[in-house]
Amino acid sequence: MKRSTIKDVANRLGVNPSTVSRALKDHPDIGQALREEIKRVALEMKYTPNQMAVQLRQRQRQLVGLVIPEITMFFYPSVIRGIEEVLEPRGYQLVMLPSNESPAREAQNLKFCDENQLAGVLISFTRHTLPADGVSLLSDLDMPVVVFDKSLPDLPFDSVMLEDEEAACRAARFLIDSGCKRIGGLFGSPHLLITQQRLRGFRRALSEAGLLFDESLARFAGNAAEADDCAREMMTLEIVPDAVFMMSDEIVMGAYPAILRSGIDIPGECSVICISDGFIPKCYYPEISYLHHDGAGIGREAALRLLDLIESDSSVMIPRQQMVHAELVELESTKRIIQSED
Amino acid sequence: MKRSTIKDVANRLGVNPSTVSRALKDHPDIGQALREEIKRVALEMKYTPNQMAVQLRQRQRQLVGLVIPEITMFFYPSVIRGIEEVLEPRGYQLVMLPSNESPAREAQNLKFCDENQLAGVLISFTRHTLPADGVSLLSDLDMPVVVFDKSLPDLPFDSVMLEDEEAACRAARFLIDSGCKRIGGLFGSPHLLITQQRLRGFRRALSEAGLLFDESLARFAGNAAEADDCAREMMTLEIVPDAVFMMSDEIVMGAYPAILRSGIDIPGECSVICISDGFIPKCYYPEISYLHHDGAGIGREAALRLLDLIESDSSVMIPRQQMVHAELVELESTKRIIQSED
DNA sequence: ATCCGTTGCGCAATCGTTTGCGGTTGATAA
DNA sequence: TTATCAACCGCAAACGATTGCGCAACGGAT
Repeated sequence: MKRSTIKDVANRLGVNPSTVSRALKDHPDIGQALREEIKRVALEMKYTPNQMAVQLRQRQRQLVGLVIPEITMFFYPSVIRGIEEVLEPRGYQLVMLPSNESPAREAQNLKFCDENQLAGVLISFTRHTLPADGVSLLSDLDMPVVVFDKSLPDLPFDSVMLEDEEAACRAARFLIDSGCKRIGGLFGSPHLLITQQRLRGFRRALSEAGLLFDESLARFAGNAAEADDCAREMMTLEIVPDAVFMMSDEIVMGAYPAILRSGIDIPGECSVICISDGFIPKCYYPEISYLHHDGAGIGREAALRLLDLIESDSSVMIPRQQMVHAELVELESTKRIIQSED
Repeated sequence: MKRSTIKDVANRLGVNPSTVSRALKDHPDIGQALREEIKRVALEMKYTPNQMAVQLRQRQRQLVGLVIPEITMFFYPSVIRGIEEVLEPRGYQLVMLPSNESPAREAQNLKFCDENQLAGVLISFTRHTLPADGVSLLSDLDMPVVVFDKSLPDLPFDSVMLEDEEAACRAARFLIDSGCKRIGGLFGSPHLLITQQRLRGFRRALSEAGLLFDESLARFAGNAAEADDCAREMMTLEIVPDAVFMMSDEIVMGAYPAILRSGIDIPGECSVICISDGFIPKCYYPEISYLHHDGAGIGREAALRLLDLIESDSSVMIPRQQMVHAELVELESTKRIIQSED
């Protein structure tokens, strides 16, 4: 039971394939009567155009590659939702290309996009990709690209990122403003640009407030399990911190239970704030205050920008680095100092 | 700067495109010297085959459609990891086709798979898909299909599912065996087959133990927020349950904090057990015992089966309903009764 | 009766590869 | 010297659709 092609339909009616093609597209060259007859037969024969042939002619397919370091339950699901929200109404589909944190696989994935002439690529780099490699990979690729979230320093490409430094800074400042003096920080992989920037924002807030940065209070964890260890150590120091900043959901899921388990009262003895997509902070008791790392928003913006690149003449666009704002959401894990008005 | 085609390479060397094609595939018809010369030039010109053309000739592409009701942070990320693990080494890529819980969109997605001649489809149905519709959708589709997780009753297609009823039954039995008598159950959407089966397993365990099923102790929640409400209500009953079964991660994230917040001691006053992918239960304090709903495992099995269908002559295979076993993992939220040996 | 403009459809090239088959070399065996 | 046979490579037809162009038929205007 082979699929019927445009030729089959044409033969059945004794007309030329080109006539069928035009009729199905309502081309004015085809007369009313024949046009309807053709549509009827096409439907009857369950004809649907073979997209591989269509795309070969049109030299482009409505597919967008999504190259991400890993498929985690954090962040990426929302990003994908945001992307789909934009892509679907415009008729594009998403191809998943996880790199499993391997730069080699990442290169393969980009090659796939190239060979398959995808319409464009959305990419978030692995934590091991060197800036130079990233640049050359994307330069070789002759197609629209937007980098999101996990970027590299000074990339000459379009990118959409959270205002990482600013978000971390505001988070720390919030703790400081509410009276905390000894603030711990739990960070992700130190290789990542976002880690570096969040760290920088964190330090900036401290120094602006005249607090000194205590090395023993800043820890780095590659995953939730390591975050658990870090938090546990931090909570058994001689002098425990009076506040902790956590830079991501994954860190939270490892570290927060460890803090709760230590018996320390939150927010009484220790305030907690994090940067998060917004779901996880509400799944704990006490709920955690956070700066909203809006995955869906970033996905949407990245997809919108990519469609612009695809549908305009890509050669004339100049790269734009877009920052997505992080909103502060206050929940139970932080106490606000009522500020006197004057 | 257009991509170079096989013709460009051929012209550059004054040979026929077919010769280039054969040389690059190490066809014995082409002599050593020429073969290497061609490879050298192809590399130099950065020639890579245009897959759209290749696939048009070969009439199949190495793409597998993944049709899922929604992209959530629960379950599907692990499923995707499992699928990728199997597909990637065999050269297949995954196309994401989220249906957003809409049967109409689901039908569109399957049409996409059809028109694009994907190699096969992995599908998990939306909660609103009627059994009859599901059957006709898949029957129209002339391509290998494997249904996973969110299936429909009596589908004449291959499927891979958790042994839902059995898992729920074992979970409840565990609570009963450790002395609990008044057991609450928090379930997901009542339309879903998996909800019905887990509910059935739950009830079976109770009745086998001679306990009566109390309607007021079984609640259904469509999402985490509703689960929060359900749990809160349950914990303010005149007589609170001495154990709670939660059928999924999403339910847990809504309900468990609510229970913790109520001040009830776990597992002292109330034991908790759930069915889970395994990550979430360890993110709480106390950690939650669970029956392992192995997303990656289900993804792997589904992908393996699909490849079998694709690479064998699909017409001869008879549908197979596969059940994936759920392992019990004991953590802190349940206390085990030391059983006397005799 | 001639010219012109529509209308309606077919012809054939094209997208980039693959592949069956046929044809040209040169060497070897008869 | 001639038949035989590898070894090598080119020709052209596919795959299934799209599209510029040509051309017949027909009606109306001159």
